[in-house]
Amino acid sequence: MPELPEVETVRRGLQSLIVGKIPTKAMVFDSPKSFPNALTDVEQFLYGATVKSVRRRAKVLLIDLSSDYSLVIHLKMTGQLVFVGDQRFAAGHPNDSMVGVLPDRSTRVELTFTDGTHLYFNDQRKFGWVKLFPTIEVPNIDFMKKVGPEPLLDDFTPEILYERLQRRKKSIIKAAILDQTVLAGVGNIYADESLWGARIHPETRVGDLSRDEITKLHHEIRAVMNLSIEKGGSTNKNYVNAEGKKGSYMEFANVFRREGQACNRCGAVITKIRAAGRGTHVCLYCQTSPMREQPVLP
DNA sequence: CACTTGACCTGTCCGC
DNA sequence: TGCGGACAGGTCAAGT
Repeated sequence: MPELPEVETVRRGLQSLIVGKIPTKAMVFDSPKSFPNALTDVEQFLYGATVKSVRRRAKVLLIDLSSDYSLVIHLKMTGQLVFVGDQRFAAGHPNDSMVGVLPDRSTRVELTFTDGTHLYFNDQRKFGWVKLFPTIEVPNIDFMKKVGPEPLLDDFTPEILYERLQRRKKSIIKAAILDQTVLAGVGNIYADESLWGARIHPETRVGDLSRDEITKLHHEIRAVMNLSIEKGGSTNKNYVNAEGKKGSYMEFANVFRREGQACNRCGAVITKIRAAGRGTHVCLYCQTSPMREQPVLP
């Protein structure tokens, strides 16, 4: 999915586009799984309620309504939330939208506002979902109870990352930082990018990392995510923001999807391996550890 | 508990 | 051109 920077980019877009609007109709296409609430609840708590604010926790979006209910949305791998203010502009002009006229084949939910504008939830792979919850119950959702700290908040310190990692001492570090209960928001792209930045091989056991390495990794996770938010996120394939536009972080990526290309730091060829069950990009020559001997370029 | 693997889906790309 | 398999930004349930 969209990882933390992409979800945050969508959040910022929606905050400026839909606050104050009033949903009047929700159309669910194809799979009820995409929006499983009973129609009676949707009618009672969504229709006629005003959008108060758009929040994010981890990779989850929360659209708070004046009915004291919230739309809780997870985009998973291929989800998109695209606002269309004027259908004539959806297919490329004048706002450069990358999506065509909506709804399309991947549209799962169409939300109509009283002013005639629309919010589309598109999701090619149907892993994502939209659910209506009482706002006060959101922190009690299983995922919310288990999810780790927000990495971009000031109170997320290197010491906290070190402590959170203690529960996964025998895992490889990539699996540990992908674990949303350790910390929130890291996915496959930013796991690879931050490990490259910290010069840590993704298959290093957590228990073998020094304090200094974890401190460096903490810094890189934040630096990489902040840069990505600044660039509007990563468009690897499907991701677009709330206006249907792509993000440009991939132009700045150092390893992700750069297999076969030269490492920006040492010039060796970037390799793709499988780690933590995911495609993993690594420079085998400079991602070892500052604590260990540096391999020599072939 | 900690840790790994498969399942959930559709679409695309790559090798035969 | 067609077909099978691997793979794709994330979580969860089930297995060891």
